[in-house]
Amino acid sequence: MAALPHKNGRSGQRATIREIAEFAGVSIATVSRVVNGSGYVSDKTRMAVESVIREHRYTANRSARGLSAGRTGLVGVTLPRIHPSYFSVIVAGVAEALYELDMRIVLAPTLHEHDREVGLLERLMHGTTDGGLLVLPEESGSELRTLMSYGYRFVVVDPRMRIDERVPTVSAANSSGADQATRYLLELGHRRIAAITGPGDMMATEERLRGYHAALATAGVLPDPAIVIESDWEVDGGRRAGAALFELADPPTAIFAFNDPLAVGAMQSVVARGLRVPEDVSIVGFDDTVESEFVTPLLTTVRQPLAEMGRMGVSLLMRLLENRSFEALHVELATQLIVRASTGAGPAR
Amino acid sequence: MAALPHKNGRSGQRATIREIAEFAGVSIATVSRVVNGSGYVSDKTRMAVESVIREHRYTANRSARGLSAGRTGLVGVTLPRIHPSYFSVIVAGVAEALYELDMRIVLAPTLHEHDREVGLLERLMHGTTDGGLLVLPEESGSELRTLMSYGYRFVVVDPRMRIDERVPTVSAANSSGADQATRYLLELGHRRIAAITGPGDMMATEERLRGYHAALATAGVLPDPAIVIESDWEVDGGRRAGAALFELADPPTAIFAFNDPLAVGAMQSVVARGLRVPEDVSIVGFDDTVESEFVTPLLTTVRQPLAEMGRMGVSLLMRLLENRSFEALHVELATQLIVRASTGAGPAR
DNA sequence: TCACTTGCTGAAAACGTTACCGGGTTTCAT
DNA sequence: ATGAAACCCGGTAACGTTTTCAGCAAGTGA
Repeated sequence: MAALPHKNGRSGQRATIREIAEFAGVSIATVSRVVNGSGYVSDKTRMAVESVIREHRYTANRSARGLSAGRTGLVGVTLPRIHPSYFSVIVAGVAEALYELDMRIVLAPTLHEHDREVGLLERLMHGTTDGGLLVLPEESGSELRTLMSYGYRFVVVDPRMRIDERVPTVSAANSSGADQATRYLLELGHRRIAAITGPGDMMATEERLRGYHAALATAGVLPDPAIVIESDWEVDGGRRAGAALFELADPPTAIFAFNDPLAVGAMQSVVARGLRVPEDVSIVGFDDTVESEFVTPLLTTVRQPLAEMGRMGVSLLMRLLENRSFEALHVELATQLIVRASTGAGPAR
Repeated sequence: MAALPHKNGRSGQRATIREIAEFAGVSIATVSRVVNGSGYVSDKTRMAVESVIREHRYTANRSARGLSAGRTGLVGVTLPRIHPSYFSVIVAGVAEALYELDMRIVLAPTLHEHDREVGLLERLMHGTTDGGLLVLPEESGSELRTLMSYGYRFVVVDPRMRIDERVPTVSAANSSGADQATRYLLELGHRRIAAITGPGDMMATEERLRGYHAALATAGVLPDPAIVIESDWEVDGGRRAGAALFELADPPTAIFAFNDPLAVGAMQSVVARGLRVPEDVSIVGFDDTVESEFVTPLLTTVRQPLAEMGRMGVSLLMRLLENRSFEALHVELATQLIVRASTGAGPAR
């Protein structure tokens, strides 16, 4: 009778499905059906089983379930090294949404540059996760293609580059956000509005630039390439860009920075030059990360619904995991202009 | 021969230990030994097996391993809602350290206030994780006691309250960091140094206060309770505290805020009052989160080695998981004063 | 009454791995 | 030469689930 346990039975072991079945006087199959809500179970036995489950605080062992059913209840989320504050808001949204589905996040750091090819795969797949939510610093298409070829199900949140049509994505409405911001500056009376962009090959840059141009065009303002400066998303880049702008013979009266760190950098260089924000120069950022509330004056910025993006990513992924007949979805979530103190009326005409 | 697969064999299925064994012409037991580096295997067969493993990119199925060996290779990390930027640095350190051990993070959000009692337990234990790294917004001892009583192995990183001696903890050297900061202000010639603290019942407040007092005492400066204001770690609290300090008949010439948001808030209120930083008032923060680089002037602050704390937490946890004979360890990591632009010479005597 | 369906339940195979057991084969000191 | 010890490796139970399949009881239509 006494089975040979092949590992030391530590205390604190929890109830198994077999014990629950025994206590409830049913078979383990029935318990499984109750737990998963699958198949036929009479109300009477269901209630009996549920009561035993509650009493013993039983929850299914995830490893066993993963092994048997092929689904682990775990979702892999890549953790990019950069932009940590930005990132954690997305993750919070993801965690929240998954929690309600009784699933968990497994973090897969993308640390070293070149182990990714193999690494991403091994980390995310093979009995570890059911699917992935990828928040990548920059996509390299080949890894994504490999993942796809293995049939791995994943969603890219906040894509940086343009990627395969068939990959579902969630992003912010970049161009309309940029349009909003620019339009607001125009309404304040600014006509000479500079832009500090991210790297030109990135999607966010491209789309925000489109919104910026669209707003200018609508207002009948001719864009001046001299006051559109490409940078690198970092504070320091913002400082340099800001400095460069005020070297010009005809400096701008407003700056639209394509993310918050750039805006902060620009603001610092403006202040360093002895100019005042917003009296002399108005500044608008993009993202609404925590930084925007830490800066003086408080930064007017375009809020990306980051947590929402995480939640939406989860719901796309779930659709992917359930129906395998999916149409590749690309969701864009609306942005919102948050007016704070770094913007003011343009120059009197 | 053809077994009945009880689930649809999706493409992209990966090699199993049985296939590797077959290709290598050995038993699965031997493959397991090679993979885990346990037991005796001759160099010859080891190399042969390893080559097959490489060729097929085999990695053990984590669910199966978890089920069989009782260890899942997953570590639960609680995800507090607040202080996301602060937190993600710790997690990055944890992820990095775990990655090298071929382990992964499972995020367990502590979302709802009152499901914790049951929630934490169910989320972290029961075949899901081997151990936990807890970064809690505030500890409630009862949950920790329950976890301990179940024999769950965990480490608390950056403990907020004083907790059971037997729980290993990793924290920053709060009092010596506060001592450093205060001493630095004293060296600059400041004598009237205010403190804006966190809630009085928290460990960080208590310890930083001790360092602050120690430094003052060493310099022969009598502490004045009137310029020690208790607050709540938030920017807004810093603003209020700063405002209050300059209502005083004899306002301070320097402020030591017990975290960066408080420092930022204080700085904002000082500026709002028409005073200059650091010419009129010097300000020092604590934490060195990203915010300190986003503020003008750049904030002088005490750096907590957050990523290091995460890594150290992992190494304590590993010790816990291996030898079960552990002495409860309490590690304190050194802090470092980062001098930036928000501090300057004190008033001429 | 009989065949058939529907609702419900249990037995048992399978998932992929680890660790124990035991049977060999060397190596080594005496 | 010989017994003991170390080394090597295969067979297999066990981990806790899910899912298929078969079976039974009760209801249904002819």
